[in-house]
Amino acid sequence: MTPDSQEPRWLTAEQRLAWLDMVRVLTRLPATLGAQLERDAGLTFFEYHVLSMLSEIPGHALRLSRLAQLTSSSLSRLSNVVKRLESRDLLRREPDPADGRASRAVLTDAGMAAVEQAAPGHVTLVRELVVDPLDAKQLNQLHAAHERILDRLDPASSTRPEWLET
Amino acid sequence: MTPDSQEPRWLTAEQRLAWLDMVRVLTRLPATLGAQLERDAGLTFFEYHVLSMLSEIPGHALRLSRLAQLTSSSLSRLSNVVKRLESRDLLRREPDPADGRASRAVLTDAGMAAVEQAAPGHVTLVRELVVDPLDAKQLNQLHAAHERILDRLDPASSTRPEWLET
DNA sequence: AGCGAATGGTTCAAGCGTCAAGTAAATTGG
DNA sequence: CCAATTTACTTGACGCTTGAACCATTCGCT
Repeated sequence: MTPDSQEPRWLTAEQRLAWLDMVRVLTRLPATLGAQLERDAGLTFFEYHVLSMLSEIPGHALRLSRLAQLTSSSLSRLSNVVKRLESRDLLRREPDPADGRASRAVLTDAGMAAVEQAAPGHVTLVRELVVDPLDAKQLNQLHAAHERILDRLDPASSTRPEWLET
Repeated sequence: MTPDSQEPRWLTAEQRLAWLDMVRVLTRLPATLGAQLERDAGLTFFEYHVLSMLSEIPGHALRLSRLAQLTSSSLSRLSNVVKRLESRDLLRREPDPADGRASRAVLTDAGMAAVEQAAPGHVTLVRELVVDPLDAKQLNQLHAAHERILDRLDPASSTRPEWLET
């Protein structure tokens, strides 16, 4: 029998350096943003992401399954987090009238207030770490690269909020 | 009293789209790579990263504190992982002769074998998701952007392996 | 020398994420 | 129109990460 997978194409030195730096960004950036949010607002990066999605959607309400797609999380993870956020009164769950199986997460006023309180510090840090060190062209290039990568990671683009137009 | 922080500069629509796509990459890419490694090699992304660092260093040995820097992890996290890897005989700990407080993690033959067994699948996936969808120029641009970001995240560049030359 | 501070590492409890299994409601197909 | 499947979500057990407290060793200062 012939081997069904050849020796893989290893990375060139240049590609390897690029990849290692990407790994460093991948691990340090979420940690840094998370630490700031935790410190200043008592929210996980993921919790903030959830609340922030709701705050930007018209109606401030979303089905859990859709919210899970938008935040790239498993339904199980989201279910746990929503439970915690509900116990803190930052959102509430209500049954979806259109489908008996589904629930909708609805942002409460307190939840909206939490996002509004957390957002400035968060945005400032995102600017400081990512947006401001790059000029407009570089940011576009970064965005283009991410779009390519997402084409592979998520071919159906199902995690893309449709309410955002270019 | 005057407010000590103005309303922050919010992101423009374009910047916001770029940032949201970056967040999607930040969350999905490590998850996808981790799932593949777990499935095919029984290793966490982080465990693989640790073993892989050791496998590339001359001597296959590193002090834990340095290894923690290189892998962007807390010493506590690393200590736990090293303990687990040691119990699997993928590496061993030995006291650092030069400093009574320090330990060195040393890759075992089994650890080396584990990296060599896991690497092909991992590299193939990294290529598929990141390297191959970008042309050489785009990858360079991505790398440049990451370097800028790392300048902010890690000004001292202490997480950069010195044994890698450009 | 010698004392205080800093460094290197470990441990434990608490919290969070994941996976597998479970329930309930809707859809499909015969 | 009923059974099988699929979809939406929840739960529980287990594993990993974090943060604080802890010990031991070494460094910095005088």
